[in-house]
This record gives sequence, structure tokens and C-alpha cells, in this order.
Amino acid sequence: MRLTTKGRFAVTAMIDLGLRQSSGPVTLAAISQRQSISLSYLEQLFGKLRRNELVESTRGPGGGYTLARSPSEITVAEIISSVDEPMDATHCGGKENCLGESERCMTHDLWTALNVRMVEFLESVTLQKLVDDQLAKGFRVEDKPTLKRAISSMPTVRPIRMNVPNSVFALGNAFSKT
Amino acid sequence: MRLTTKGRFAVTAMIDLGLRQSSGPVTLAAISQRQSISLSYLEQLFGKLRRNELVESTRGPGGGYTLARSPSEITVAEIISSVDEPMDATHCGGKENCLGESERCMTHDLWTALNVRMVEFLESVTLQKLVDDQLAKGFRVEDKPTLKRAISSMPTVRPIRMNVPNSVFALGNAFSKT
DNA sequence: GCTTACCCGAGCAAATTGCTAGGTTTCTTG
DNA sequence: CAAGAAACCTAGCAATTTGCTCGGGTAAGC
Repeated sequence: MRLTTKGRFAVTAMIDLGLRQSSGPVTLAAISQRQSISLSYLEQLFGKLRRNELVESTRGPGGGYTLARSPSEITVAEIISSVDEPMDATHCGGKENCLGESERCMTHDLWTALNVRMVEFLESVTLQKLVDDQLAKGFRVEDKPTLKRAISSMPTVRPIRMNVPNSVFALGNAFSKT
Repeated sequence: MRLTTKGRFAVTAMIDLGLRQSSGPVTLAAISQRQSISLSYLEQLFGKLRRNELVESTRGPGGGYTLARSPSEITVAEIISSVDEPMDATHCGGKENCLGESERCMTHDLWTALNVRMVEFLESVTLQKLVDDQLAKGFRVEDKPTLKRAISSMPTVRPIRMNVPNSVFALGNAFSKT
């Protein structure tokens, strides 16, 4: 389980998608503009998300991407592991039997143990939760009712950034190095 | 909060250190051999760990590294953030006021919110816990009683890999992609 | 004064990141 | 049917990061 900016982009894009998929397919071009992520990079990410069956695509005009499941059934862990190839780097080739030689390799179960806890945690956070968090922070999506095939080009988000003090979030730098 | 193999190496090395620091300073050369990490790379990692006051060094023969605090007061979060420079990649330069322009940037508090939960979790895991996990799995460290200045060169670890069924760990691949 | 070990920095191949460029296919609409 | 919108795909590329080697220092013990 790696945790890099790549997964960050994916999660961000997925939230953007989750925030307005009710009005039909969302184009990558729109997400690209709103989130300032290059279109081609998004294409690569969503290619992986699609192959991992987290999103579905509709081609042609009026097309775009929709969530393949309910946001409450999509976890952050799934999103991240879809775009970030799982890391190996156990030095022992990933095979279980490196301990048959009686030497070292506590790297194995050691890190996987930590990894598992990480994954368990990230699995406990659903896309629904993140979307709700955004809505709670004051984001509103213009509804743009289902027009023909449900057009969502430039859906004119209206991010009413009102002064939400700080509930769970809004911390300056929660992880400064002492 | 990034999570890469680099932090993994650091955590692994710190556990190795925690497992046998009772018998005095541990040399990087020994850790290098046991954990199959290059000496120079370890030097770089421990340089950062030392500057972040997680370990202390003793020079000269019989020297090595010791934990700067009790393992119960060292968290995984500290270890990882010591060696992995904190990631930014918010696209808005990290400044808070990118929302003064009323546009996008839910990237900010969005990811930091997730980040905070991650950090909270990793802060809840102490080095002591990981060391105990290893001991519970059957790792035994030859005691090599405090000789002179407590030599720990080649402390002859005896990884008695007995068949521990699987308590909390020992999962084959807890995060296969479906 | 030798050896041990921590320190430090330069550099380097490989991989990864985020992106550009340039296409093709599929679908809707005029 | 043609035009366009959008998903798709591939190749490549500059910048960074990852582990690492090499070559030296410097502090402490024998």
C-alpha cells in the first residue's frame, strides 16, 4: 500500500465525480478544469479505475464517467490501490519461503502487519463519507437537471467557501516535523 | 504523509534496533547484514533519524546507534516522516489562500483531512508495539551481555521461525486487487 | 596510531511522476 | 451522412525520487 500524490489525485477526482454524478456522466475535461489536473493524466488514472471496476464510461457526446457502485460502497483503499501499483520491495522477491533458510526477513510479516492496519483503516473510509464531508463544508453543486442524455459539461460548480471554523478538518499543518 | 518503501526501510531498521538495543549500541553494519539494506543507504536514513532525535549515535569502536527514547514513545508516524520529506502537491503551492479566489481547491482540506486520520493512526502505533509483535512471533535475540562497552557486532540473531498460526498477522496478500 | 564506526557529499542507473502530443474509436446530433 | 464530442490508447519526456556505490572525512577506543 503506497500513499503518494498519485493516489491523492485519484481520490480527489473521485470525490469530484461523486459530488455530481447524480446529474449524469461527468467528463474528464470538466474534472480537469475544476481540479487542475491534466486531462491526459486523468485519462490514465481513470483507465485504471475503470479496469478496476470503480467507474463506468460512456463514450460519445454527452458521455463521461459515472461511479460503478454507490459511493458508500467505494473505499479509499480501493481507489488508491487501483492507481498505485502495489509496492513490493521486500528484498526477498515477495516469496513466502525466504524464511525457510532460517535467516532474516522479518521485513515480510513485519511490514505487512502494519500494512494491513493501514488498509483496514483506508477501507473504513468510504467515498460517501468524503463526499459528505465536502458537502458539510459548504460545497454546492448546481443541479443542471437531466437534459437529454444528462449533460454535465461545465456544470458550474459554486464552491461557496463559507467560514466553517473547523470540525474534523481545517488544521494548518497537522504533521509538522516537531 | 507519504508511504513508500523508504519509510518501510526506516521502520524495519528501527525495529531491528529496538529488538536489541538492550545490549548496547547497534552498528549499522549489523543492521545492514540482517536486513539486507545497503550500508550507505542506512547511513542516510539514520542521519535523518538522528537529526529528528529519534536515535542517538556513539562513535568509535563499540559504538553504534541507540534509541533516543523508550520505544513506547516512538511512533511509526515519527519514523516515516523523518525520512520521507512531507509531500505537498496541492497544486496551489500549499498556501491557504487559494480559496480566496473562490475557486476549486477542495484538494486542500480534503486530502489533509484524510491525511490527518492517517497520521493519527500511525501515531497510535508505537515502536514498542511492533517490537512486541516480533517477539510474539518467535524472534529471539541472543543476549550477548554487556561486554566492555557492549559489543553488538554480529549479534547472531536466531530467528526461530516456529509455526505461529496467525494471530494478527500472517496474511498472504491482504490487499490483492480483487 | 591503528582500527572501528559514525559522518558527509557527489554522483548514478533505474523507476516514478505528471505531463504533452497525436492519434483511434464510439456515440450523438444537425 | 458528416461533424463533433468524448472516451480510449500509445509513445515519449523532463523532473524528481529511489536505492545504491564510491571516496573520503572525523571521533573514539585499543
